[in-house]
Amino acid sequence: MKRHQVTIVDIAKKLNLSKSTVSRVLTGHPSVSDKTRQAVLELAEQLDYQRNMLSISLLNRKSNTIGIIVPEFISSYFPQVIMGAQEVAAEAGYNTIICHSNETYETEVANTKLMLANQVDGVLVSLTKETRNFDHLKIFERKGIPIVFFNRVCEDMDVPKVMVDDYEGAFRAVEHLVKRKKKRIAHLAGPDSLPISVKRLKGYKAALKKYNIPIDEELIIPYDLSIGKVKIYVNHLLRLANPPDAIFCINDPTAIEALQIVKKKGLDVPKDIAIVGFSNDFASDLIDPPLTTVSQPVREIGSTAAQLLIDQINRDVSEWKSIIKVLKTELIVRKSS
Amino acid sequence: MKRHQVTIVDIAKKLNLSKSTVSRVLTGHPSVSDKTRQAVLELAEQLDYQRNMLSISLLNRKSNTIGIIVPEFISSYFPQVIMGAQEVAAEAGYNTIICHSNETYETEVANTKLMLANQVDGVLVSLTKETRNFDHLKIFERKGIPIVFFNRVCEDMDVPKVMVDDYEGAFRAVEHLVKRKKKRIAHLAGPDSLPISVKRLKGYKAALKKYNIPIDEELIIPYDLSIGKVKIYVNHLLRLANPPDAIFCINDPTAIEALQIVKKKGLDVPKDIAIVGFSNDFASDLIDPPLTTVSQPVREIGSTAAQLLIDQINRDVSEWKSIIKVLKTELIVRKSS
DNA sequence: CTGTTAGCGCATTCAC
DNA sequence: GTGAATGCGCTAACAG
Repeated sequence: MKRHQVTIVDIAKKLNLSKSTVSRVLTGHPSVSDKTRQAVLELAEQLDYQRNMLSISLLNRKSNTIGIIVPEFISSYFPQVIMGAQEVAAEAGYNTIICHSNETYETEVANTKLMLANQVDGVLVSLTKETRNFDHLKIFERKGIPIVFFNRVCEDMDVPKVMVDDYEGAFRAVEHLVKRKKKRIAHLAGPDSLPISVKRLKGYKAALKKYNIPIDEELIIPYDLSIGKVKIYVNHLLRLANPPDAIFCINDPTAIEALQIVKKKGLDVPKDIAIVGFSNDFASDLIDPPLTTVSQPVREIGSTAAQLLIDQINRDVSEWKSIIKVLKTELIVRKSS
Repeated sequence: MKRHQVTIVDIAKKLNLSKSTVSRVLTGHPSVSDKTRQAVLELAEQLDYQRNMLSISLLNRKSNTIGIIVPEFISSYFPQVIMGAQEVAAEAGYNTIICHSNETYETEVANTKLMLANQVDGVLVSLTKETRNFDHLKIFERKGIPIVFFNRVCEDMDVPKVMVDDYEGAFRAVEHLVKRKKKRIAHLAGPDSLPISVKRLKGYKAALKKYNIPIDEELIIPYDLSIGKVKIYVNHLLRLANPPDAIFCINDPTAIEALQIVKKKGLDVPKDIAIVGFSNDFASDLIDPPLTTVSQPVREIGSTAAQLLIDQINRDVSEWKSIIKVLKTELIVRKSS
């Protein structure tokens, strides 16, 4: 249904003014007499007049809207990042369009098109675990629309990125396990496609190396982050001839699932087997025992990403920078280790 | 920075065609020769042409965008509802703008203006706990923009609503506690401003009445849902001369906090004190002991709300209906009771 | 089958 | 201080 709308013309007619005068009032232009200004503002108020941002965006070739594409919406991670980003964006006068890709490449591509069609001034992107081709994202660059990655970044593209020090976070987590006298530390790793998985794996290996613990490939299990598979891998680990006495998990949802499986087997956490996660999800402090994890400054990730994006929007294309911000993580030791 | 854009005119010029012909191809109009169609499509593909939805929206006086306003983004509740809504909306060709009001009336009003300015075709709203004045929402009706409430509905407005049977859910929860031989069942209630609080309270009282348990106003504590206050109220309850042996909490975050406080006091859950929540948050199954709670069909709430909204959008204003859908809850008994 | 014209709502020239 | 004219990108109505 097409709907009727109060426009500048309506106001102009009722007041016997020209559209341009009304427009001047509404845009805060100084050269209008107080009487007309008053009259216009009153009538606008009375008629619930709202400027049509669509037409303004069209006219300015600028929508004052940024897009955010995240892979999922299940964990508390991305909603928090989004909140941080929205705060900064709103402050700078930008609206936000949020899409989640459902961890699917196709959906990500579709979301990308949607953003483009809706004339976003810039996009914040965190990739799906499936994304290996980046053509749909390079279009933004070609069109002069800035893009900033966070968390799941694209290493192929030379644009601003916000990440945390995954290597160091993983290193500290594993080091902590070593200091707890754990000798056989397993790693439930993420898919190789994600740089965060790769970096955390490196941190894991580096920590073992530092303390002269042999790296046993049998204890390193990469998986695709799909819920449900955790059980298979944990069971596999427990059935090894020489089973692990600790598991460092790629993220908290994984760790939480692992912890519950281990408990159900009657094993003691952390005595028989310690468990450490990554990201400090809301839930990690609620389970029993509470999960040791590497916390990320989630909100700050969102806000710095948004800030980088807005800076980029305000720069001319020729002066785009590709700043990479690496934020600090913090090891939070709880009872699970 | 204003940015350049590939337009229909660009394509038309390069191909020595009129804009309208190009437009016809892009809109799938049949009356174009195969040769021109082919040529246009090829060039469009090659130039990464994307239709500018802003101009189309302006032209049609229809943005194919719906707005969703939720009070918060912390619990897993609203993200899930949003996912349900987005699914249906996307299916029907609608984009989504999501805003959270941070449980603040002022932000809600601001979000409302933003939706209006961005010409949404309809809005899905769940109110903040502060909202008592509904003028900002009634504007939508006056402008012919349909609005549908879910969860935190506005009883003043005669529009479609999606809720769950809070009364029955609460009734069953309390009845369950009675059957567990609990005699002094407290209720950590929500603010009176929210109909859901009122209904859950009624369900609570009705259940007690049915089983001839006297209603003790001392055991009913309404609070404003702010995290941190739970501690005060739980401690207060525990210090009563005749303390409760069960607490029915307005929602899961509250129940989880209550449970942790009670445990820290050295009390046994559920033997000394049973705890029941509402909504079946992700976290409720992870804590120890797992929380008994009333589950809501969260995703379905979102999808039905979106469906009602789209139906409304497709109807003429004169034929708007105010359907109220009440979805079923389900009591999920776990170890906390 | 194709081209021409008008106009969605607005801000910004340029006149006076 | 105010009005008239132009155009953002696009589609639809009207011609041929």
